[in-house]
Amino acid sequence: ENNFTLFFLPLYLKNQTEMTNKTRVRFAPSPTGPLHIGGVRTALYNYLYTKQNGGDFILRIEDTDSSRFVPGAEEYIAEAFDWLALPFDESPAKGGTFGPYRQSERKEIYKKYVNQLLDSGKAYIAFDTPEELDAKRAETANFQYDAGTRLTMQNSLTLSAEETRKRIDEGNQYVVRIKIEPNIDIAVNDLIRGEVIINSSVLDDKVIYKSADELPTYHLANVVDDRLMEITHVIRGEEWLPSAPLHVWLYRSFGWEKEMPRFAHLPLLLKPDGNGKLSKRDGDRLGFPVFPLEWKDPKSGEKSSGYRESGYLPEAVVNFLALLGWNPGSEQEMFTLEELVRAFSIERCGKSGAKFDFEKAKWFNHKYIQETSNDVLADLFAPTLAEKNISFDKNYTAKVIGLVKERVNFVKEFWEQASFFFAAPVEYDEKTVKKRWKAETPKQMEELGEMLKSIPDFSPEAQEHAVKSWIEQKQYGSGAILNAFRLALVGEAKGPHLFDISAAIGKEETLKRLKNAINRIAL
RNA sequence: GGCCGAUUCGUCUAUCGGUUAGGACGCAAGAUUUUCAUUCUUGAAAGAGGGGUUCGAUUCCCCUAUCGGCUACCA
Repeated sequence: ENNFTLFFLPLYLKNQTEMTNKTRVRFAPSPTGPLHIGGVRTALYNYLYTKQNGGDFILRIEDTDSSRFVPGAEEYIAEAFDWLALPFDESPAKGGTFGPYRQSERKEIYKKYVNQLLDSGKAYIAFDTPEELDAKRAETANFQYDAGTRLTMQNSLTLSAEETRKRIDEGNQYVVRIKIEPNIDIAVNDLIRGEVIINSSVLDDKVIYKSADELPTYHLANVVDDRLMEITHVIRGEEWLPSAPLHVWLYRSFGWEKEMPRFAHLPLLLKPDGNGKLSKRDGDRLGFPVFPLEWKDPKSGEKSSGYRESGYLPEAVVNFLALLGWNPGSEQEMFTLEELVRAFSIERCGKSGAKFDFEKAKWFNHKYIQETSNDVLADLFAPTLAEKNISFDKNYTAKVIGLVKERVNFVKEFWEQASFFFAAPVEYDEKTVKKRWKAETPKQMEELGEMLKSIPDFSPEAQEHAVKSWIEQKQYGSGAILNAFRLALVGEAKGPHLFDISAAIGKEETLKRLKNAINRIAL
């Protein structure tokens, strides 16, 4: 194996060089529940950016808060991206050369880097308990653990080395805090917002490691992993902007400032009504999903709806999300994933939050349904049919879908638009009956049935021709006949072209429905 | 409270100092349609407020207002 390696060494080195220049981005969710649609957008922008540059798209699970872990959340995330067709190049499931990709499995790595900071005096050990800190915050307004207060607290800066050692050996819990030097302007060069400068004095000595679970906090893990995984661009939500200077400080403390990734902080997705960022509750409150997939809370059993289950096509979700905070600068609105990859640019991302417009999302789905083949739609509709214990062959379902697809926004709406293709009406809409079913109608329908029975060709065209000339010959009103016929077949005043319906359900069923209507509609 | 960010039709947005401020969703009207939809056409609809800079500001600067984010041993 060694020989093998040696033999390929030149190739290996070449790859390494390419590796350093390669764009690498990560999506780093915390497995604390279902993936929010705003998170999906962040991931999408990461994907578009890196793929445009021929780079890698990495999934890293940030599970450094053991207390907030929710079972099934990681699987949910993987399934969601599977559905959206945004594949990761490296992930916990897929692996990769920079693994492990779950932070809880990287404990030893972080310990090494925490010690590095401790040894170089860039961080220190603190023993103050959460209770003590709460008390401190209660008694002092705007209390901050920083250069101004750290010397009044219980930490390795105020305690002797022996005392510090002793406390640790006695099993006292402690944390490691980053030591922020005061009054230094820290610049974050953001690809979207330009240079944002924050004075280090407003930063506090953030906890970067907790002895209780031997895990780092987000900030440390994030910086260490981004460096170790050779991440070149950090594209994340705006909620991270305030802590970006801290991250810059951490890179600096490690001596990694040259290799520091470029930052881009995306504007947030806002509630459609009122203000505030879109949250889990909004979906159920306003009647639309905020999650890509349906989610059932393992603890409460509470269900939250998902785009997939609501009949959205993943392409429509991707297209809609891409345009929420980014625009191509042209008037094009419909984009395939490939087109998005080509057209995307961080420079054209907006700076302000975007309200989620459910109506527009519906419109996108409508457009995508029109562009999706009847066969594919029939497959998507099959579960709904199965649920209702209805079975027809796929060709028939596809044909029906072709007749009604332009009227629906969602796959699930196929049932309300086309149920009469699969089952005869069991009741007749009262208003329509009143309007369209007159005293003479039963007799006319009887005659219509007789006439239709006799025609050899039951195609829509042949029927239409036969019925129209029959109406003319009988001197009937065509509106009266056709509307009553529709009522008999459909049960109400809706649906596609009348003869398309009769032709689809067939002569036998058509005649049966006419008889039913005659017998069952009371004047 | 402190820090940071944002601010063009109801919503998503275009405009990179000079435009009748454009498009899309939604809404309204009309046309098409034997039904209900679809589709098509047309219409209403915007630069938060106040100061500057400039021959000229939606665009650049400042202030105010409003909204948002952050301010944990959560991410």
